Amino acid sequence: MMDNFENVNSRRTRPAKPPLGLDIIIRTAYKLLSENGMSGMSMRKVAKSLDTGPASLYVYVENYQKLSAYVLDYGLRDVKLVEDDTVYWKDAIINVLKSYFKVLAETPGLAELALTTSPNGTNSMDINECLLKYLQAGGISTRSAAWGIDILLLYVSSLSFERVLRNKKDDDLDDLVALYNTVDVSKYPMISKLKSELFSGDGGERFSWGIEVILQGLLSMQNN
Amino acid sequence: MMDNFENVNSRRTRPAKPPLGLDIIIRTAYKLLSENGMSGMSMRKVAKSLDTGPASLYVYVENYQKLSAYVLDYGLRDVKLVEDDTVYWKDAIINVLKSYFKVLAETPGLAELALTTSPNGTNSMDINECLLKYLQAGGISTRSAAWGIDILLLYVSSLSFERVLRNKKDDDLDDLVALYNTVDVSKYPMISKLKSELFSGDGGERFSWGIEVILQGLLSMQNN
DNA sequence: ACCTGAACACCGTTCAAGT
DNA sequence: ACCTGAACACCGTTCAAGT
Repeated sequence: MMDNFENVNSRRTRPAKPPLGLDIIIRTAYKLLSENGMSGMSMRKVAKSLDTGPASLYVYVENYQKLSAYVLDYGLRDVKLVEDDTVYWKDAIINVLKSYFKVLAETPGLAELALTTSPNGTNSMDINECLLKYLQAGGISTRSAAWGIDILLLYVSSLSFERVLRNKKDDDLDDLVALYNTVDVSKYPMISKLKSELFSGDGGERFSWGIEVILQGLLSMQNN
Repeated sequence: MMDNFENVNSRRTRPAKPPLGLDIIIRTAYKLLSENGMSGMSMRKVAKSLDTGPASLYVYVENYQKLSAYVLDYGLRDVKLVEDDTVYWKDAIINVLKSYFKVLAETPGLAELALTTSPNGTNSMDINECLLKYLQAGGISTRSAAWGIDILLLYVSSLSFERVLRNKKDDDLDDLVALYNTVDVSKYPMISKLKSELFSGDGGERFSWGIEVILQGLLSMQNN
């Protein structure tokens, strides 16, 4: 029954070629992304990985950008949502965002994708729904909640993107540190003074700090 | 004297070829970017535009990413800083960020560059120095100021990137709106309720709202 | 309808040879 | 040291021909 595609007395010489379809294309693209980062995922590589030509993909995916949006959403499937209604709203939000951060930071390329692509699928909708629920539970107004999830997710995405850069060889950041270290004290008094703070924060500390800033800011908008 | 490269009785048939150098490379790349967006700028196109082969650029620029960092900083040269010490600190910050937003939104590709590249140059340092100064003037702590400029610039960059997407044909956003409009009310009660808010905001309104949120949040961290 | 190799019009980067 | 054409190893997307 599983050997539909082989003749009766088959002795496989290579794995059965799976039939093409949107799902398998997304999963294959995600696998390439998570193994080799952003540059590991391309239409051609996905096609090759599925043992076909690049043109075949266009039956199921309009273009590379659309595929990226699907892959991003697929990558977000592991984000753990909080379902417990008795959890304090702030803790719930922090837990969801921590999981979001972890997923982005663990999968090479996913953070970069999150910064430049709008995810297309139900996983991102589940995350939005969950965050909206707890923001409203915290007494944050409709509009603040709607716009607030964007800031929260943006902030966390960029933190994890930075983290990913830091973990690579990262010539760019070295350049930036060098630039800031050779700075003219009289021309840039503030930067000189705060030099260490500008690149400080072990990630965890800065993560919590930023979420707190945004949530406090949202709360303060209640009366506007 | 200017005709060094021509024979004595020259009658130019095409403009004198400018000597190569980092500056002219950056300016040429920026020109291509601002005329044709992100995809209009490439090593090969810059080289062709300078009437040479792509290999020539590598004498002055290590790679494409470094060039991007230079171009981004160069693009920020038009951001108007506030020098007046009598301006209220919040107004100063809002004015600088408004100018930053305008510059990113007006130059195709620059907003996208800002989201994925750390600028390399003095223009971005001037902006940082200026924002740090006014944040401190507002009584915001050293650490909050240092980390706060990142959030502020990130927020404004992403807003202008969204704006740029919206102004293009933008299939992606249409898909997203479609997805949110066909949403199951019982599975996504919050999203259904806030649907209109999620895509609302004429830009200006949302801009001011976000800056206010972040500044209020930063202020509330003073006692931590 | 689905599948595909080949072609088209590009990329960034390096090599080898020039000056 | 600076410059460069050609080559290398790739891209996304479309065409034309197959089933």
